[in-house]
Amino acid sequence: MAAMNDQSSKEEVREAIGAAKNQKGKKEVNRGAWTDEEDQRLAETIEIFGPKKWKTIAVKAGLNRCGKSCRLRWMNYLRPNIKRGNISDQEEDLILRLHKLLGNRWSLIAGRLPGRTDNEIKNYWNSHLSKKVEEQGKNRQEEEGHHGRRRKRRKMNAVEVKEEKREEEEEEEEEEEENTSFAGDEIEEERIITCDLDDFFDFSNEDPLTLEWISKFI
DNA sequence: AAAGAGTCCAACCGCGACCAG
DNA sequence: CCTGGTCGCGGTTGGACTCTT
Repeated sequence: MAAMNDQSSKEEVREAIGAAKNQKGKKEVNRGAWTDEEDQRLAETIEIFGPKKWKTIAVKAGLNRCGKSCRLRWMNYLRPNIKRGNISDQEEDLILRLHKLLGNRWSLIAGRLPGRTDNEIKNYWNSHLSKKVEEQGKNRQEEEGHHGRRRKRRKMNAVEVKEEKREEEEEEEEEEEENTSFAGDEIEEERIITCDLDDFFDFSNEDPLTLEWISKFI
């Protein structure tokens, strides 16, 4: 992967910086950028012990890292089927909608986006989407006066459709739960993202049905 | 070409939840 | 019930990279 090559050269630099920092540091624990060797050791150890008991893994891998650091590295970088960069429009839209629904609960949002990590989504939000949302908010305020009546009509339709959708989604919900937890199946993922999300996450109506669904979702 | 500003992202930190003893 | 250890989450930071002047 080209991205990975870029990454490794970056990491070489960071590694050096990290090493320099560690020399100064009082604690023995390694900090900063992970080296390829550390990554490899961590991955091997997790293969044996599984991704749990992070403190044990850190020790068993012979890494001078705290368990927390190992967990983070695994979750955000080494875990299989992780997608990096190139967040699609559909994914972006889903993030926006989920954020509207859930707020800054990145792990939950990430759970709906196969292959994406909470950290990546959080970063993406902070660097791209927060501004976008801000601008949209301004625009919406301006347009609010003009389109109020039109939205009201759409809202009524949404309520009718929602009742049907909800039942379907409850079934799908269970299936998705299994699929999204591993993020491996590309085809399945596409299906999840492209399902009728506009209706599914239509927040223009914040009726009791929506709230019911939210609590279920969370 | 150089400097400064802005952006991106990996990693760290602190806190709360959970669990075993 | 209490306590200490561990885990997971969200917020924040720091440094590299990119863009602009």
